[in-house]
Amino acid sequence: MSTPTIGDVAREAGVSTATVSRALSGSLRVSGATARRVRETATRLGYSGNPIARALRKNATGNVGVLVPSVSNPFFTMLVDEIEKHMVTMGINLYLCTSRDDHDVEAARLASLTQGSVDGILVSPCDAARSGAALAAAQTKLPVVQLDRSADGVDIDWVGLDDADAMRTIIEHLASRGVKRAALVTSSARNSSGRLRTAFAVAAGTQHGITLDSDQIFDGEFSTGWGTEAATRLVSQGDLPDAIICTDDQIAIGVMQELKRQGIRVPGDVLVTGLDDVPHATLIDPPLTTVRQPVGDIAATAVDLLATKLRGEERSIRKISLQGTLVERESTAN
Amino acid sequence: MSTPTIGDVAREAGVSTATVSRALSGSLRVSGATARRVRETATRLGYSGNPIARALRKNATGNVGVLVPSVSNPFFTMLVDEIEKHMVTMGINLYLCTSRDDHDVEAARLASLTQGSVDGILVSPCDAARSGAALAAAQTKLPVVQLDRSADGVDIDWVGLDDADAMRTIIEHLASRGVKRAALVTSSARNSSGRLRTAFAVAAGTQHGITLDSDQIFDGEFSTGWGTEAATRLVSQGDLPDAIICTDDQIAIGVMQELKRQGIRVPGDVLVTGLDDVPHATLIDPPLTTVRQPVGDIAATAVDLLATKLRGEERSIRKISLQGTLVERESTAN
DNA sequence: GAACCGAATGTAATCGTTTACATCGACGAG
DNA sequence: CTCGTCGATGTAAACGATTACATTCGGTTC
Repeated sequence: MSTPTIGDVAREAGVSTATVSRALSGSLRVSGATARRVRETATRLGYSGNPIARALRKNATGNVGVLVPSVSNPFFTMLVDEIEKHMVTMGINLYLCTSRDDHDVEAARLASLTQGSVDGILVSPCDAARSGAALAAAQTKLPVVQLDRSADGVDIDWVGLDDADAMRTIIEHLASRGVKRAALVTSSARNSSGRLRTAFAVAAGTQHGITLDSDQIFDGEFSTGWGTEAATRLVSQGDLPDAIICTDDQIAIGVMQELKRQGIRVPGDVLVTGLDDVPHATLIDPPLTTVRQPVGDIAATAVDLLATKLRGEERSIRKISLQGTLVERESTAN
Repeated sequence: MSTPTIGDVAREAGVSTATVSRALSGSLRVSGATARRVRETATRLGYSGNPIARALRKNATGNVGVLVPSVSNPFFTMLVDEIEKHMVTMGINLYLCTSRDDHDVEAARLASLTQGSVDGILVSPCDAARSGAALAAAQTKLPVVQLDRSADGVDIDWVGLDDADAMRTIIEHLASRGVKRAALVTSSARNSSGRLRTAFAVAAGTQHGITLDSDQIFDGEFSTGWGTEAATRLVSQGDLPDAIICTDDQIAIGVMQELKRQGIRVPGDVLVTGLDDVPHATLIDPPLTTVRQPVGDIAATAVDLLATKLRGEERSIRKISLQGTLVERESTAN
């Protein structure tokens, strides 16, 4: 009953379990005739092998874990979608987990994954400072690749957006629109990409003659909620800047909602930019100018990196940054 | 090296593996002293047990699979989030898969899950007509619970929105706004909930004196793309109805985008309603009146149903529909 | 004090695979 | 004719846990 075992197939085909295993894995020398017979009985009985037993014996599950801060953030949704596409073509199953942006949950998930559920892990660490320890521990047991965000002080492969280039692109675009003074709404407390984007925005700003005063930098989190709050504060300071640069689309969307509520026109009174190019960037009014993340490439590269590690090839640690593309929309129209 | 096995702990504590197993599982009679000693050495060695081996022996993995059509649709994202919360508290791991709204992919995923990766499955079948076969097959091997959508012709537990009530609520709301003629934009070709919502909308309409002519029913898919297309067709027919009822927020968002593009004002020229209450329902302009799905309850109930099945309790098949709540926003303001 | 009981622990079978090693012929070389 | 080789297959030992069954031993009971 239930699922047939390799023993059932062996008995039915009149051979030993070893022969069945060899015939089905296709690898080793089995005579053509028996191989055919075994395959035939296997399909006839509906035998497909017990992945658990196989995993125990081979010490490899054929699964990889993907651990992201959240699936409510559309950026991660897109990323996971792309990753899955690649995994499927490689016959790998994807074990998706979320850390809810909490490094304790993240550590627990990593621990559980490394205890044998998966062969390798793709992770976007939620906290640059505090994710490191758990990642390092995981790394000692399994191949790990970081994507999008990264943790400080650990030597682990990483793939993500070229934040410096992205911010420079945005700044140049704004400069070409005649922007002289800008505000920055960001999240750099815990998040590696946020921190980098903030730094690079300021740097590129000074280079292109755009002032980004320190009282015009609003530091919170990557959420629409923080966007509206920051916009409220910014407006209450009076003296609106020429542009508001947001280091993520979610923030930008929140900012634009609040500006609209207060009757401040975009792009008439102030320009707004985001980063990511999530689907709702075109839903809001006006559509948001942003830098599109090379999500497909990030996913492909990360999967590739992990795959080579899974094959056991030792290589030096790689940090790969991929270039985004500016998508000009109405929120920065002249 | 690597992960310590139960044998290592046994040797270190000077007992047999059986005693270690018993001491750690806490269940059977082991003297207090040895139990303490075993637990102590286990934590000292960092022993945590090999889930694969345990799964093989106990014939249970402690994982459940969740299979949804897509994670790009925010409704499913919310649902998965809620499910995960409940699973975590029960010490169950969640194996998330997507069918990409393709019943072949769905069947493949189901097959792979039932081959031993999980103990039970929560699934939202992508195709009412064609998902049934694969579900029935899965059902013979594992407990299965459907949520949100359901497949025709199979006897499998289901939990989801009370579609009849939801549509009635919307119709009543519109009637109270003086609506006499309405259009319906929906997706009933393959999707169970779409089909039900369409039928109930028409039924409730006639009951409350709202005309829903058959040339005012636009049948496509649950996406913003279909929303914009339907709106285009609807407008080109001339003679705008009083309200456009959409059977899902994604459609409604598409409809509203197209209306805005054509300079048709909501709610001034026509009212629009959605269904789900996804996060962007408040992002668009004007915010969308919709029926909020009881996502938390759906998740809790589905998990509970599956849990009792996992415990091996036989019960009659249940179809549980939960009531949504009307959320009035500007898209239907007077 | 023999017989018995039950609590604590050990021994070994088991879950379903894969795979190292053993076996068995057939065949070619000497 | 014998031996070595090699290809096809079988036997059995892993993998790391759980658990049925066996064992031991101190304490009752008559």
